[in-house]
Parts: sequence; structure tokens; C-alpha cells
Amino acid sequence: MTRPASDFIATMQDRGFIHQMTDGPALDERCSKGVVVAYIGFDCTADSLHVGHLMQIMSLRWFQRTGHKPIVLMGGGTTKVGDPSGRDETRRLLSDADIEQNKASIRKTFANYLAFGDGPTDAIMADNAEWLDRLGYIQVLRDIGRHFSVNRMLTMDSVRLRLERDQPLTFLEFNYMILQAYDFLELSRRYDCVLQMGGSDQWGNIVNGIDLTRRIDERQLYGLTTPLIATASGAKMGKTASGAVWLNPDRLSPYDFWQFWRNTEDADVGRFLRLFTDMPLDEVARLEALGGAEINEAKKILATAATALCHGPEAADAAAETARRTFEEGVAGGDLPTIAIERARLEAGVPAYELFRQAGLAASNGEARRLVKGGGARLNDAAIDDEQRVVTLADVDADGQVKLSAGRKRHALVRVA
RNA sequence: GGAGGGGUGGCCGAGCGGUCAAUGGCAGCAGACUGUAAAUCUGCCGACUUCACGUCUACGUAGGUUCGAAUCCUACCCCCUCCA
Repeated sequence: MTRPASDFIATMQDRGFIHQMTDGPALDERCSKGVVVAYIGFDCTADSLHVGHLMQIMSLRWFQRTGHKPIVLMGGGTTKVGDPSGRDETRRLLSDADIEQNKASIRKTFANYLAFGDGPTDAIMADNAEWLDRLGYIQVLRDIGRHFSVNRMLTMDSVRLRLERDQPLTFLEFNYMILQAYDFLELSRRYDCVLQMGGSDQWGNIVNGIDLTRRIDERQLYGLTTPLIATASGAKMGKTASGAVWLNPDRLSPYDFWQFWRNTEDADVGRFLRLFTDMPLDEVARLEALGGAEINEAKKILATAATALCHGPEAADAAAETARRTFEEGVAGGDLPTIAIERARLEAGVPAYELFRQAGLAASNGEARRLVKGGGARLNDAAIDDEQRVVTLADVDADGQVKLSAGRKRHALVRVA
């Protein structure tokens, strides 16, 4: 493609957000001529989004920053059905109450990335439960169902892959793409929305919405998908010690979120800076070029910038500071997980493995003991060599705390209550 | 409805009467090497405790046979394939 005319497409292209587009040139032109409305849907399958959703969120952010109006569509309705895209197994059915709860919890995340309001380019939030819940079966079959050919539905990846692998696909899930297609139609009518974005696994669903709207309203809509992000060594992105990298602070602390980015592989630093921060491209290029251990500086900047977007600048700085003190000075930083213990218990002496378990550094006493046995446990930065090591008041430092470490990276504090 | 195949630890996948808490791979944790990276090598990786050739809970569910079952039998549930 020649150089895009619109800031939006140019930015998305330069920063690596574009996997596929429907009629890219036309979309580019649209975006260069005035405010465009676009949406991305988020299903409420968990009470928090995770880094896997970050591409989508950043897409909306850039969309808004380049002068357009983003719609965050909560999938209050579609979550009741469950998107089969990219999965071999049927999603567990969530209760309406769970979905409501998840929705409420997820909503909060967006406030940090987008500016909501009533202005022409202010973001708005919608919920497809609003229209999907009201649909009548026969009516949908007649109005929408007749525009879908089962022959074609069977060729969509979300369906085809299931069938090819002999994995079951329920009729409920089979209908998901129809509902998502209908969403696009509905949003185009309600908000003049002409663009849907999403991950590459959403391509089929997006194209269905475009086709449906062309057939019913004779309106041209557009789609744009983002590439699947894996780490340079091929692993799926977003896994950490304790599972997914959640965006909600109650699921993953800002400190741990910061650590996730800090541990980015060398080869990914530039790409991640482009995708997950607002950093200008020339600055990214400079940081990316750092060699050897110097690349660590770039990782810190990445971590702080990404955390600032998600959790706010204060939380990001606090996390960076805690990390600096913990790793560079070897002092216990303030953001580390902390547990309290009564003075009396310490006077009597508490086995170290017990404390490791309580502090969450080990899931069970047995695991804690194995950690000690394996040489990975440290007490106030000194390796614990005796499995039976008992912690007493003698181990408490001047600040009234004891520092526990499991490996190089995971630390916790025990404070005397 | 009929015939056949299958349900094993977070996942994949061996086992098919004892020595099986269950081979192997992946994922995860830790150690060494480093740069809080990658790659590599090593150890750990159901729970609990006196960490041990100990106890408990586990191989879809419920019973049964047996000194002893993930392994055999019965019933039930679920999945897949083919036929109707």
C-alpha cells in the first residue's frame, strides 16, 4: 500500500497493529475525511481483561487520538452464547449474574485508556444485551437468518476448525457469528459506526457483519484485524507465574504488572513499545537499538509506560521504585506483598516454610519446603540452607520486618504486628 | 434407535491385575550461567506431616469381583465415528 492518507491508518501501520483490512484504501480515505466511528466488542467471560486484550484497547486509543470516535461494546448479550472462535472446546456457560458482575468489573479498565463523554470524538460504551436480549427467535430467523447460508457458515474458521478436529460445536455456539454480525448492523444504525476492529480470530465474525449490513441496509462497512502477538521465542503472550496477566489491579497488582513488562525478551522490546505504549516512533527506534545489558533501560521504560496507561502514573512510578530498590539496592521495597504476624508467634519461632506459604510465595507447606530444599528460598537475602530453619525475632530488622525471597524475582515482607 | 471407539494428573498422552501418585512431552517453579532477557544444563513439580522405601486423596460416576484394580465385571453419565 502507498503511504496512508489518514493519521489513523498510518499510525496503525507504523506501529504494527494491522493484520488484515477490508478495502483498506477506502477505509483510509474515509478516515482522512472526517470523524469515523468504530467499535470493538469485549465479551464478559472473566471479571478482568488481560494483556491479550491490550492490542484491542490500544487500537481504540489510537483511533481516538487520531481524531475519531471509539465505541467499547460490552458483550453482555453475546457472552450468553459464547464465541467458538479459536477454541476447541465449548465455553462454560456463565450465569446472567456472573456476566453482569464481569461486565461491571471490566468496564473500569477502559477509563484509563479512553476519554469518555458526549463530545464528537469522545468514547462511548454500549452493551449488546440491550438489543440482543430482546430479539425474538422467529423474527431473527426471518430478518437475519435468511441472509446467512449455512454452506458458508461451515467454511468459517471458527466452525470449520472445530469440525475438522472432530470437536463438538453446539448449535448455541454456531449462532454466535450471527449475533456478532447483527451487532455491527445495529451499531451502524444507532451510532453510524462503520468500522469494526478485533483480533485476527475475529475476521470471520467481522466480515459477516459487513456482509449482513450490505445486504440489509446496502451500507458499506469496514473491518480491521490485529495480528496475534507471540513473544520472540514463540510463546503465547501474556502468561506469568500466577496465570494470565490481568489488567484489573485486584487480579494482578500494578507491581506484578510492571514486572511482566520488565521481563520482556530483548527481541520484543521495540515491538512492544510500539504496540503497548504511546511512545513516539523515533524514540522507540533509539531504545530498540540499545545493545546488551543496556536494553534493560528500555525494558524499564516500557514497563513504566505500559503500567502508567493501565494503572495510572503514580502506581507505575511506585512499581518502578519498588523494583529499583528491590533489585538494584537489594532493599525491601514498599509495594511488595506483605503479611502480618503476631510478635508472640515469632517469639516462639515459626518455621520458615510456614511463612513462605502464608506470604503466598508457595502454595503449600510442602512446596515451600521443596523450595527451601532446592536452594531457592532466602531470608533477608541470605539463602536458607536448613529446611527446618525457624524464624524468630532475631531475624526481624530495624523496620520490624523480615524479607522473604523465592528465587531472584519473587519477594514478600513479613511485618511484626 | 443400532454398531463401534473413547473418558487418566494444568494440558497432551502412555499404562491395561500387583513393584502406579502413575513413562514421556508441554507448561510451571527453583538452581547454574547472565543482564530481573533468550538459549542451554540440573533439580522439583497431588496434598499433608516426623520429607521418609510414611499417611491420605486421585485415573468420568456409582457399585462389584479379587489378598490386591487406573487396569476385570455391572449400571449410569458424557464425547466421537459410522448406520438408521
